This record gives sequence, structure tokens and C-alpha cells, in this order.
Amino acid sequence: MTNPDIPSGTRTPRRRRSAETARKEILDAARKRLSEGGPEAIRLQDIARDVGIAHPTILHHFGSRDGLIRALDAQVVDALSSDIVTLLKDSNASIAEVELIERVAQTMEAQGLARVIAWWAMREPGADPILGIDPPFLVENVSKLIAERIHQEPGVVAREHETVSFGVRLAVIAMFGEALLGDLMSPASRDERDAERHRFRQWLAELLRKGLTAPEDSSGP
Amino acid sequence: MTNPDIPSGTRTPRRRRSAETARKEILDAARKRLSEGGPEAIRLQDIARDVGIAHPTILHHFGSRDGLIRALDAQVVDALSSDIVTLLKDSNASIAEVELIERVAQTMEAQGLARVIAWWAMREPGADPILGIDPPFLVENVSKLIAERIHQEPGVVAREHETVSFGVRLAVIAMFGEALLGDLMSPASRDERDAERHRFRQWLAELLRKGLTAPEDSSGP
DNA sequence: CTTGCTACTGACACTAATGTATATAAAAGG
DNA sequence: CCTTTTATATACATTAGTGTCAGTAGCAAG
Repeated sequence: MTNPDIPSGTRTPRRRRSAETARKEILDAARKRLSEGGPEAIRLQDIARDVGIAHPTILHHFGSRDGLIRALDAQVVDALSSDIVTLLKDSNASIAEVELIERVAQTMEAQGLARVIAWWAMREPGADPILGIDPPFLVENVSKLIAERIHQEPGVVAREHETVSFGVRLAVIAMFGEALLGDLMSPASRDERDAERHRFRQWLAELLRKGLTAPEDSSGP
Repeated sequence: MTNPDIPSGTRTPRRRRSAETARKEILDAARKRLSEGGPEAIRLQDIARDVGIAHPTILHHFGSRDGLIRALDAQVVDALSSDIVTLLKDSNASIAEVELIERVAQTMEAQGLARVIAWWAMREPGADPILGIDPPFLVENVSKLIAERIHQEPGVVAREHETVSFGVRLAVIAMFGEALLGDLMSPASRDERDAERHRFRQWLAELLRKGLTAPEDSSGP
């Protein structure tokens, strides 16, 4: 399967990238393949073809397939946490639940992140330390930030710390599940689906708002 | 790599199962491998070793690796929907949200079902018809059943149908996410983790109860 | 222009996984 | 008993995917 445009004996022209951009291009292609075709789609040769390089180049940059995968992991964890933390740092008043939900949802959907996370979680069933990042990498930091904001708001009785933590946890978990399973539980038509999804998020945000601000009544059955 | 216990020239003793039980044993082993070791752990030879057979036997029963995988899919969808539908049929009064949450959670955790579902969802990004089952396979049926129960309860204003549907959707999605990502967001020690998880579920159930029964106030920001 | 560095390539070796062909043995029925 | 059926085994073919090697080419600096 040689390229007919190139006379045999001639070498294919090369584009030489910096090591940094090469790594980035490769990682992006890998992430795309993963989120679109599932775990079995991470094949060096395919990824190489997407980028427009030969597969040994990937091995040159990442050492092995496993090296590539670990780099992917790191990129994903980074994207997830930094994205959410950024949101929280930016918003200077109290957190709007709708905003939280929307943002988390976007992060999950963007670049098929939810799929990548799922794939990672499957591979490491009882993974306590993730790539050197402590287990509660997300909620621990994020819920602290949220707690600060919520306490700022006057006239609202903040629930104990754990409730806040639960709220964030629910947002993350639910939007993760939505990104993966949402299509199964929605109407078939695309427009309807999007609309329903939007309503669902609003509903969830409202639910969260109640749960985070109003003191629980804890009445018996 | 021949078995030293068996003199060369001697055949290994055979256990002959019915085709049905053979299929079942193989599927169980496959599901276990999948949920424990991730997608890349579905290897015919390994599964065969687990069951105690030779790998061509698997091919004999399922035709191909792909055949095995499709059979697995069917089993999973079955387990999930039938389990939940059973719960709803059995409970003769109104649905207790705690029970719903707990049951869904158990189903997800049992046999590593959440992992299997995730794996399936990853492979079929835009899978509209699942193995012949219509997309809203779960919520469509389940939420109807729930709606019936909730309307039975006197003195409580039931929300419109979509709200009920949203409730079920949240339960399923959240417990799915929990099963996969829960460990990342919890304390490290196992006891603490279990306790916290339990509290989280109760909190979520309470949240759901409020959302499903109390009419929404929809006040501005 | 020359030299050095390294991103990159083609060809190939190696391994592991699926699938095939053919034989054997355990039931079931006559 | 003998025959049929089929679950299962052994041995082999095939493919596909990772990793290795030795060399090539682009870019920067002397």
C-alpha cells in the first residue's frame, strides 16, 4: 500500500514539530479516538495515521503504549479539576447551582471527557492514589471553595460541611452519568432530547438549591 | 506448557455441561473479568481458563468473540431493567425513595454492573436502538410504574409526569456514577467510606422526596 | 557550510489474540 | 450394544498490534 503520488525510492516529506506540540497532537488524537470508538480504539497505528506520522514516533515520545495512556490520564484529571476550580475561583459571589451544573456538564461533554473518565475508572477498579493525586482530588478542594461562597451569603443558614460536599458530589456524579447514559433515557429526536436535557438540568439545580440552603426537617415515615 | 500431572499422550478429562449452563458459566466469567480488569481483560483464553475449558469451546458456543460480547450486552440490559421493574412490581404501596435509591445502587454494584454498562455505553456512542430494545428502555417503563404508585398516595400533590421521570433518571444516573467514581470522592478508609456512602444515599433520597412531592416555587434569583 | 541534536521514518521481529480444522468422549435414544 | 449428537479438546493458521533498529531529514548554532 504505497502512495502512488510518490515515486518509489522517494521518502515521504516530513513535518518536524517541537516535542511539546507533537505530544499534544498525539494526545488529542488519542483522546478523540478513545471517546469516539471506545477503549479498543486506542491503537498506535490508528492514532499515528490521524496525526499524520508513523507509529514509532509515538513510541519515541511516550516510550510505550502504556506511557501514552498514563499521559492521557494525567491530561484528563487536569482538565476536569482545573476546569471546575477555575469556575469557582471566577465566580465572586455565591455559587449559582444552575451555573455549577451547567459547567460540570459542559466539562464532561467537552472532548468526550466523561468517556475518558469512565474508561479510566474501569481500568483501575480500586485505584486509591491516582497518578500521584490524592483520592478526593476533586470534591475535597472544590467543596471547600463552595463552602466559602455559601457561607458568604447572608440570611441563609448553611448546612454542615458534609451537605455541601454531597451537593458537589451529586453534581459531578450526575453529570458524569448523564453524559454517558443520557441518550438512553431521552426521546429519540435530537431537538427534543436537547430540550429535555436542559430542563432536567434546571430541575436538578433547583433540587440542589433547596437541599443546600433549606435546613432539613428529617421527619419520620 | 503441558500439564505435568497428565502423562503425555493422555487426554484431559472432560466435564460435559449442557449448552445452556456452558453459556451461562462463560458469560459469568466474562462479566467478572470485564468488571474487574476492564475492557482489555476480555480475552477468550483467559475466560476459558477461568471456566476450566479450552478457548475454542467459547467460540463453539458463541460463534465469535463479537458474539460473546453481544450476548453479554443482552444479559446486562436484562439484569438492569428486570431488577428494577421487579422492585417496582413488588412494592404495593407508594414508592419509598430510600428504597428506590438503595435498590438501584445495589443493582449497579452487584456483579460490577455499572462497569459493564459503562463499557457498553463507551463502545456505542450514539447507539439509538440497543439490541432491539428501544432507547428509553428503562425510564419509559419504570417511570410509568412509579407514577402509578405516587398517584395512589392520598393528600400529596403529584408533580407532572416529567418530574417523576426526572427523579428516576437522577436515581439511575447518580447511582451509576457513584458506583464508578464514588471511591474517588470518599475518605480513604473502607469503613468511613461505606458509612459516608450510606449517608449520601439517605441525603439523596430525602432530596428526591422533596423534589417529587412538594410543588416547586420557582422564585427568581 | 558544517556539525550536532533529535524528531521522524521504513522495515522487521516478536508476541499475543482470534479463529479453523479435525479428532475425541460423554450423554441420549434406539 | 450400537448410533447419533454435540460439547469439548489438541494442534495449527492467521492476523494484528506493540516494540526494536538503524538510518534519514529538518532545524539551530557555531
